[in-house]
Amino acid sequence: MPNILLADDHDLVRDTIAAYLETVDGFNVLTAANLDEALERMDGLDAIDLLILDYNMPGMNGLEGLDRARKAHPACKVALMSGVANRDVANTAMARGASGFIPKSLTAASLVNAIKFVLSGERFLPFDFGAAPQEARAEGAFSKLSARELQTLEQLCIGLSNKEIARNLDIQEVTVKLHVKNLLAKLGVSNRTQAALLAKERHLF
Amino acid sequence: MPNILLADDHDLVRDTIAAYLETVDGFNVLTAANLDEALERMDGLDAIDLLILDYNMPGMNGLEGLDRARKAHPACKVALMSGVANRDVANTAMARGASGFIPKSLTAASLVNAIKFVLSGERFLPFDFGAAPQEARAEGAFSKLSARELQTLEQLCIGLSNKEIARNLDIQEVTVKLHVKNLLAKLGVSNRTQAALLAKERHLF
DNA sequence: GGCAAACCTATCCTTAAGTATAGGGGACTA
DNA sequence: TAGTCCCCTATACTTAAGGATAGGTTTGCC
Repeated sequence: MPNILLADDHDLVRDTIAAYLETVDGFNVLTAANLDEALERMDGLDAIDLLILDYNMPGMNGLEGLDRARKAHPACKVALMSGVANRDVANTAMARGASGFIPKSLTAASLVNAIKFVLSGERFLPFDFGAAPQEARAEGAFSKLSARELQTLEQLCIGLSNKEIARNLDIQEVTVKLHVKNLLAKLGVSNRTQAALLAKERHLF
Repeated sequence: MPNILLADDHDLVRDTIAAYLETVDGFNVLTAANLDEALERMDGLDAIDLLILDYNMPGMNGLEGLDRARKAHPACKVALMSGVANRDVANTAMARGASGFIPKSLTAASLVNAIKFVLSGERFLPFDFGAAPQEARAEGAFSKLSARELQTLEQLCIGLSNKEIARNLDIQEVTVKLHVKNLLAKLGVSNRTQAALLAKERHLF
C-alpha cells in the first residue's frame, strides 16, 4: 500500500482529496498544510512514496519549494498540483525534476491514474493541459514573470507600497522598484494599479 | 436523504468533495462544472435541497450568479464556496440571500456540519470569517462619497492617472487630487490601488 | 440674508512611483 | 570557459501621488 503525503493549504480541498484517495483506492494518505509542515512530517519516516505539493501554498515561493523538497528527500517522488498554473509553469516544474504535474481541472479518476502512473516510475504531464489559448495575451504574460516579480505582484494586489513590499520580501526598495518596472512592462500595463486589477481579474491572487 | 448539487469548475476539487460527502455522510450529490450547467440540471428535477456554487466559476460573474440561481429556484437553498474570496464578499453574499458561505479553508468535517446546519434551515457563516465588517471599510463607506468622488473612483478602477482623470472629467488635475484624497479618507484606505481593489471587490464598477 | 455643502482652482510642499544606467554575484548551460 | 538569466544594489533623475492651506463659485436650505 503506497504512502502519499499531500500538502495543500486549503483544508477542504486537501481533506477531501485525501479521503477520496484513501477510501476509493486504498492509498495511505498523510497531509500537511504547507511546505515546512510537509518536510517536517517526512523527516521522521522515510516511507513516503509520493509527495504532492500545491503550487500556491505557504513556503512554496514559486518552484523553489519543489527544489527544497527534492533536495531534502532525493529518493521521494514529488508531484506538483495547481488550479491556476499554466503550461509554462508545468513544463518548468517537469524540467526541474518533478515527477508529475496535476492541474486541478483533472477528474478525480484521472488523478488516481496519474498517481499510479507516477508511483510506477513514470512521469505524468497531461498533454492537453494548457493547449487551449484562452485569453492568450494576458495569460501568457503572467507566465513570463520571474519568481520575484510574481511575489511583488502579489503584494501589489494588496495595495502595498514599494517600501512595505521591500520589508516583506526583505530586499531594498530600489530592487522592488526594479521588479515593479519589469513586471509592468511584461504585463503591458502602465502602473501598479492596473497591474493589480489585471491580476485580480485573472484570479491570480 | 438530502440532495445536493455541487458546482465547481475544478473537476478534481468537485469530484473529491462530492465523493467525500457521498461516502462519509450519505448525501446524494449531483455535480456541475459551471453555473449554466447547474441551473440546467435543476430544471428537470426540483428535488435539490442545497445548491453549492463556487464563487470563481464560469458564469458566476461575481455575485450575479447567486442572484440568478436564487431567482430561478427560490425554494432551493444556495450556498457559496470559495478559496479566495474574503470577508467582504462573504458578507455581501449573505446579505444577498445566500444560505451559507463556505471558505475552502474549512476542514472537511466542518463542511459536513455546515451543510447539515444549512439544510436544517439555519444560515452558515464561519465566525473567523468576520461576522463584523471592519469599521472604516463598512458597506456604508461608499454611500458617503459625493458624485464627483464616485466618478473619480470609477476612473481609478481602470487604473488611470490623475492627469487622465482630469481630462476625462474636464477638470484640473489638482481637483482630481483633492477628490482622490477625500475618497481615500472616506474609504479608510491609504492609496489609489487599495481604493480600486476595494471598489472592485464590492463590484461597484 | 446667513449658512452649509459640494465643487473647483491655486500655490506650495513632501513623499512615492517609475525610469535609466551601471555593476556585482550566483546558477545554469552551451 | 564564456554566455546568459535572474537577482540584488547603487546613484541619479523625472514625474506622479498625496497632503496642507487658502481661497473662489454655485446650489439649496433655514
